Amino acid sequence: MQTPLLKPAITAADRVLLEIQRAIVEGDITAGSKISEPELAKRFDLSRAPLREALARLERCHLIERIPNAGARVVKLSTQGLLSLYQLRETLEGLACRLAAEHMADSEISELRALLDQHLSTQRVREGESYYQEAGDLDFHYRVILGSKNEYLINILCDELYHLVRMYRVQLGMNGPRVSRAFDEHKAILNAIANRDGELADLLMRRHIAASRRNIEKQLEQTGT
Amino acid sequence: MQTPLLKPAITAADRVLLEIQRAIVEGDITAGSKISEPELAKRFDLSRAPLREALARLERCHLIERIPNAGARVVKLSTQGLLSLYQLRETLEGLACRLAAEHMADSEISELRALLDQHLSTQRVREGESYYQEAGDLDFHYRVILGSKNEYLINILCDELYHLVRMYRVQLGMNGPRVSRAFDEHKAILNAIANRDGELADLLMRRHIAASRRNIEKQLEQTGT
DNA sequence: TTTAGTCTTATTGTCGACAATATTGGCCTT
DNA sequence: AAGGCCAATATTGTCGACAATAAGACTAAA
Repeated sequence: MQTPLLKPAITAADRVLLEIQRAIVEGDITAGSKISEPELAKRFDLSRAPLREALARLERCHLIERIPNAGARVVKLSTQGLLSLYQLRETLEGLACRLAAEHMADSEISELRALLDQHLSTQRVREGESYYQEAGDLDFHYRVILGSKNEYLINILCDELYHLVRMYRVQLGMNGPRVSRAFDEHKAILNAIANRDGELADLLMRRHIAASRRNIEKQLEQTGT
Repeated sequence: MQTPLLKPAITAADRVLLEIQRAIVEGDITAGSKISEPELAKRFDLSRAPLREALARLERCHLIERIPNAGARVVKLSTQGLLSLYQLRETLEGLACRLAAEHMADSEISELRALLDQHLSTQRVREGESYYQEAGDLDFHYRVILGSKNEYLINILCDELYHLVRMYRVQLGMNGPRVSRAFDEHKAILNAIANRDGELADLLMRRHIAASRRNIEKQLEQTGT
């Protein structure tokens, strides 16, 4: 059974939302640039009404910033923003792990274990191809978050912060060599969840994200400044 | 200096948002009821365009739930929802306290202390009047959250979860006798922040919110079931 | 030359109407 | 009589145009 949680973009506003989201995350629309409603409407060939709906949701996930009567700008990436974002992720995904250890069904856990093994093998085949690793990493986190069974937590992490995290990763070029270590950490987290040890799962996830943050920061000070 | 962080509702969509928010929180629009766009548009005497903008933001703060092409319903209160919400608040406001202990300026701390003393005195005068206590309580939490200086955290707690918390409190009739104890707990939290003891502040805030949650649960099982 | 003010221009916010989709009621079939 | 199918209705999604506001250019005065 495929997870039916991602609605397949029924309305036009949904479709254009996905397109713009991708464009912003991948830097196709430059960070910090001003957004022109008429221009985007023409570019995606629809009216301003659904476009504005999409912009409202983009603001919700912190990809753009709007000022009333003034317009919208694509968010600018900053060290401060990255720090704030990962601070929050540490706490929230830690909580997600603790709750997942309580609420995940045994079947979900074994599915997740299968997924990890699968990722490991495909990763061995495609060494260096960071895209798959990235997708796999996000998938793991995604499932744990869903396993928390807390609707608000799921909404915040999967709908609101998810794309911004991806934006930082993509635009800072995170193809780092942290791949194999991340796998081990995922495995350890999963074991804690399987043992219903929420406290340990929480701790391990916080460490895992902190390590990821330090990794990005290192990348940042090499590239930038 | 008054905090200029709440924009004074420039646009029509902003105004109607505030009105509908209040109406939902205070039960003027029944929980679980269906929302009719034409009806609300007529009721507030504006077009559907700004109304839909308002509805989008209401969905963002979990006061309504929308289904594409089907419509929107006011959220229903449930024990499960309350639990999820307070679970999240415990963690998030705990984090806010820890960060506030790091980032709040001394001036902000003394202002907050003054505010607490003021609340205490006015509360002694107006014993039983729960409204002021409620406002004061929210104000304290609000300031601590702002003190965290984490934009994402602030956004989540103040913009997205705040009104839902109020909705639970109002509609479950929270005028409880937890008043004086809450004051003491606030004081203790503030002291920890002033001592720059983030860990303690975190712990105390989590306990504070857990106590508040148990209080509401007790209220709930008296009223409901 | 700088600065203040005004006017032009462009963008956002709002409106009413149309198109597409879901819901409701009635009708027919079994 | 019950259940399913279809039409009628109502509601949502989308469109193009207008109004209100902000940004930018140009002029004029210090």
